[in-house]
Amino acid sequence: MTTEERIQKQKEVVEQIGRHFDKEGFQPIAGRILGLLLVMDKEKYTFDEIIEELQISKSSASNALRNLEIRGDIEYITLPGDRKRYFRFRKHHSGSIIEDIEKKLNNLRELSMAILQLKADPQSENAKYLIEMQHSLGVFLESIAQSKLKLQSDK
Amino acid sequence: MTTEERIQKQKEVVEQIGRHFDKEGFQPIAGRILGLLLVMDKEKYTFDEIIEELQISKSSASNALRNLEIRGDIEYITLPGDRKRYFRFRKHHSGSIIEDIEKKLNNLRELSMAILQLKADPQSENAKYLIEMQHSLGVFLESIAQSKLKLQSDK
DNA sequence: TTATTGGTTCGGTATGTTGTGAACTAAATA
DNA sequence: TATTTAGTTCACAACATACCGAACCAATAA
Repeated sequence: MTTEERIQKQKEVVEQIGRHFDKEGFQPIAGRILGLLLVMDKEKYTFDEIIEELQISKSSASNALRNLEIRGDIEYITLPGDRKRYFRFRKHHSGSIIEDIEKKLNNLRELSMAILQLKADPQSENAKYLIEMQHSLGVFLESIAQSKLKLQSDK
Repeated sequence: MTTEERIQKQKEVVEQIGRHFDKEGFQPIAGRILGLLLVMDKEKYTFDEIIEELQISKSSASNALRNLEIRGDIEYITLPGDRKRYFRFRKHHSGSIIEDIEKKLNNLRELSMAILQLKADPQSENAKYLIEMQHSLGVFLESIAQSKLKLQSDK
């Protein structure tokens, strides 16, 4: 694979990553920026380089970058004697994907417990379903806890 | 807790469930319908009851119900000699939450492998991050597999 | 002091989403 | 055959979002 080809493919993956993050609730441009910072060989981009590479306006870039920074997905550094900011992908510690899932499932479990407690008939179809679901969630959350321990000890 | 109070609380939980499903990408009304069918003691609702309960238009109800049915989240039954459809929550087998997560993580892993393969420098910061993430995902997917086995045998 | 650089903020447009009411349809009933 | 029931479809209004260009600002350079 030539360098050209590789770069071409990288740009396609930037687009894919963009779509991935769209689905996670990011705005399209924010997804593309994240993709750019993560995928390309150059891992630090200036504001102007981002605009140039993605062909977007300054205002769009400004807004998306601010949002991404607030969310903690990117960060920037500055170099002495250089007013430009260099943006880069911010490594959330790698367990955070798992922790997000954990949080969501705990949430779901609590919701389902709230529903169950308000059921007049604890033998109703939905009540039985909720009980089963809570069991599954319990098993799953348990295994998440174990994964976390294992990852901790791997370090 | 009186029945009145209980019903009041159930309605609040319907709203909560609605918001939960909103976040999962459902349209607001669809989330409320799902909440209604799942939370209230009456676990089968007709079209008109849904409209009445949620104070929504026929067209909104019609659309949301069609979408929910296509997605497999609800189903309806009909009774002989009764033209009305009775909608109810459809129990997806309780592992499906887990399977959805599994699918998403596999997706993420593939994406990150694609990125890594295109990196010129496999020692770059992002490359190292991706490798670490893939390790975490591997551990986690392994434990998901175990959870699934355990749930299988619990049955 | 003026000009340039590196952005931010503002106002507006284009697009997409949600929901509505009204007209419609198909089946059952009178 | 006419009417009612149970919903569907259509056209549109209201609202949200995503982005852009232009004006602006603050810091540095000339």
